[in-house]
Amino acid sequence: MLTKQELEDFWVEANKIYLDHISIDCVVFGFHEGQMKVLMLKSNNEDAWYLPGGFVMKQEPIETAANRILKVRTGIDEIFLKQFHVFGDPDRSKIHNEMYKDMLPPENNFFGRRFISIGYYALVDFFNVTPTPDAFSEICTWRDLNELPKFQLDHELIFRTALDTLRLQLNYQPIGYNLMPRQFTMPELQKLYETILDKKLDRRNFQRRMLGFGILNKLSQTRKGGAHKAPYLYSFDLENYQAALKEGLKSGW
Amino acid sequence: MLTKQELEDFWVEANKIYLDHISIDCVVFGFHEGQMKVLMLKSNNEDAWYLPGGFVMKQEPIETAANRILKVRTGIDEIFLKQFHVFGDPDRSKIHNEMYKDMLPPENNFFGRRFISIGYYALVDFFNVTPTPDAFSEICTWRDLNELPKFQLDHELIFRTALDTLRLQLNYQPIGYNLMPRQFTMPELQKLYETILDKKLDRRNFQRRMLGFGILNKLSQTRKGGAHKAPYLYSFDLENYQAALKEGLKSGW
DNA sequence: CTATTTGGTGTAATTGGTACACAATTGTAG
DNA sequence: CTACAATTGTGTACCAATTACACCAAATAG
Repeated sequence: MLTKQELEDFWVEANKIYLDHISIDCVVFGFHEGQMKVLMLKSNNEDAWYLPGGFVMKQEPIETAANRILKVRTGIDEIFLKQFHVFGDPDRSKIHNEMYKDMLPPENNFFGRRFISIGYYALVDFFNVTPTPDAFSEICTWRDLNELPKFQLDHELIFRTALDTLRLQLNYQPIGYNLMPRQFTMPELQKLYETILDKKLDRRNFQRRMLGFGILNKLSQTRKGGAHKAPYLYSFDLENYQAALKEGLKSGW
Repeated sequence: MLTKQELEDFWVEANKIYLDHISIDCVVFGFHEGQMKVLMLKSNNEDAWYLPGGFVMKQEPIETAANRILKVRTGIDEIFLKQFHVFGDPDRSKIHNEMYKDMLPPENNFFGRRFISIGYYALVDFFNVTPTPDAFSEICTWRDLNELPKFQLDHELIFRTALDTLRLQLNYQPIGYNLMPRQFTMPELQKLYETILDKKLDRRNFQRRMLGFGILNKLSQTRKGGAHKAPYLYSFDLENYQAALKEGLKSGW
């Protein structure tokens, strides 16, 4: 929660440059040590966690806004971003509104208003991200999907919807280029799918299917390091990957 | 194009009740005589066609807004509506903005501003709809997908995106309850699919697949009227249909 | 050098999808 | 009332995709 002075300062700036009552919230997925992670922020002086978000500048395309917001939170550019839903319940930010209600007169209170939020989900390479808190947060960090904290506002719904969308997209979009390091093994890629889907997959069938998509290059090197046979390394065939992103993986009807 | 007086009147009202720079555009699909139709409006005194749309009231959920907008344009309530994309390019309504630019001072000009538009697509029963023009249009009518007029603004993009989304959804959602009359024959349902997909399907395989979904009731009556064997009538099993809407038709991974 | 662990690979069975043809019913034209 | 034209109802054989499943190979730890 901001002090009155902080709020006033923020508001003066915000009202000048941002569109009213429109926000963007991002669900940033990363993958590390076999765990699916989501980037979250913890409010100052409160045990309330929320998703990275921000506002749209008056003459800024919304895609650009989403990219800009994430650039500041993660340090990375050119993030894989996908719009997935708009959250437009007038009460969705009620708690927030109440909190700030009396701090400024209503017509001046950027936060006293309803916000319609455009949800984006992002897939990023865990190691490239430098989580950076914003003005309202003391912590910005990765949280494991298995041990999520309490969410502020409707951010749990936003997160859930993003995850459901991601799972659905897995059926007709290649995934992984943005979540895996440049080189990876088949078991590592399988672990990614298993983690997203929260479900075990068959090793052999997974491999066959993946190779069938034609978006992988098998490298001649292997990754040593465990007390077992060294798995081959793969990289994505970017050209085919992009094509598959456009065309989709299955034809359907 | 509105006169200055009309614009001023509209603005006074609009500014009081609607959220700024947020709009809703709807792609309403109907099906009639084996043709896919989309509901469109023609601007007063211009050969410019656009999609039914409107604005969000200050304390109104966006779903409700979309329903309200369509209720006025079609006369029907409880429409099957699905949010599919947000169009947020700052230049998307440029032509519109220019047109109205000099008619009112910028801070008062509801239409001089950028609009971020939330796209919904709707599936409706053609016969229940009473197309009704709005204040800016002289005609509101069904247009055939095969002979679409020139679109205003970015409404062609909105329409295209809706159609692509619908085609994709066909793969994992049942469809037809909102587009077909209460009772229909299998060939009629097939025609719907063929029209949406713009593609011929095999009669026997289509039937097997549809019946396999378990969302149809075969009725004992047949529909006579052609110089040929009378096809059986079917109706949707609403309970299973709703379940399929929720669960999806195919499991994927 | 042996045990343990995990990766690599192929095949058979099942399921699902596609292609395809003939008999039945209705209406119409003679 | 009969023959014909149009379209529906239905089943089967083939191919493709998915699933289930087991043995051998390589790396490390001891």
